[in-house]
Amino acid sequence: MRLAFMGTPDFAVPALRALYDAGHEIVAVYSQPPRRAGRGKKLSPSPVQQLAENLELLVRTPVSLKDEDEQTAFAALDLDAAIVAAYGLILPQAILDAPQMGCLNIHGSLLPRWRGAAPVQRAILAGDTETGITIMQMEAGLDTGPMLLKATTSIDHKTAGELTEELAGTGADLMIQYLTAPAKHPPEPQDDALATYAKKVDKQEARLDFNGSAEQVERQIRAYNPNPGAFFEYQDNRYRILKVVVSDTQGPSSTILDDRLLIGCETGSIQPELIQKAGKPAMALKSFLNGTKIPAGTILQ
RNA sequence: CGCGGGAUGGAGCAGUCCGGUAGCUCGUCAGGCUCAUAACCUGAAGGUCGUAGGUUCAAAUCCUACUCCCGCAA
Repeated sequence: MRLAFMGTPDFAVPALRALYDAGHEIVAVYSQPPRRAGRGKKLSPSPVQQLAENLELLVRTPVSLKDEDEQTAFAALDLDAAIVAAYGLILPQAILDAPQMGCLNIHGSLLPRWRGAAPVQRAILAGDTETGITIMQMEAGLDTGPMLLKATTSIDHKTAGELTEELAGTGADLMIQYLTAPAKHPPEPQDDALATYAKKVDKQEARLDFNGSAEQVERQIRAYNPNPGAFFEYQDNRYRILKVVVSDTQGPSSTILDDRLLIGCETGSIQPELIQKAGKPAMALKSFLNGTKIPAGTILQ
């Protein structure tokens, strides 16, 4: 099919690659413009743009699609469909209507649950046992369009990073599957009554709050791994906890309970397994303890 | 030129300000103890101190340039 691809972060990369490998004609790739990012604030293109350039595809990085010239240019592509995955721009009606089959979205949740920007993180935080991918027909509302195809996966103890990577692959597969035989997957409207909204992750949320159950804290750590990274502060240093195991040991909350960094929660406690001090690479607890001592009895902010 | 931290035996760190014998917590290996062990005791091996220059009688330490890693910020 004659397609445009619209996506920005790593989540969208497998889909673009799959479409390309499946032999679809990708006449344009839309991605968010390069941003100043990382140390030194260097201008760096998005992961999707990088892949698109490697594949020598036409890349467009408009700041907005509300511009009429952009819409005209998009319509001129004469598309069968536009495939959208975590693009990050609102698609005006004129864009949605331009391709013959409209715009198809790969969304990282089982709609109508977790519409919005951070479905994977919200599903983990909420303690959902499973999540998945929904392929949907886009309409003006945010992730409200009719569903075409779904796949479910268990969350287990996966981190947001791991789950996102897995779902990205699943999403790519599902989209290929759909495009192979669209007629086999009739649209099914979402039940708005069941909808929940997955609001964007705020960096401040990632500050660890030990005034909850150990399970809640553990979810927080998984949801914010790898970004932005759940952390606590101790003596002006920031410590990011990337992985923990939950323990039944009970003790005062926000307090270090032993010399192995066991941290008391309101109920239960957590034992870090992978931890990172600001300026240092992430390391296993054992290595961390060889170099950094945080004595038992310390109360964490 | 956005701000900042860092590079020292296999791992994690101290030592650098104030130049003068390479140190700590582990790991590894050997031996001992033990019914036994990731425990304990004794001993040993293992280091171009990121790279390249410079200063000096003498540089991990001071000066200059460079490489790589990371936190913040975006």
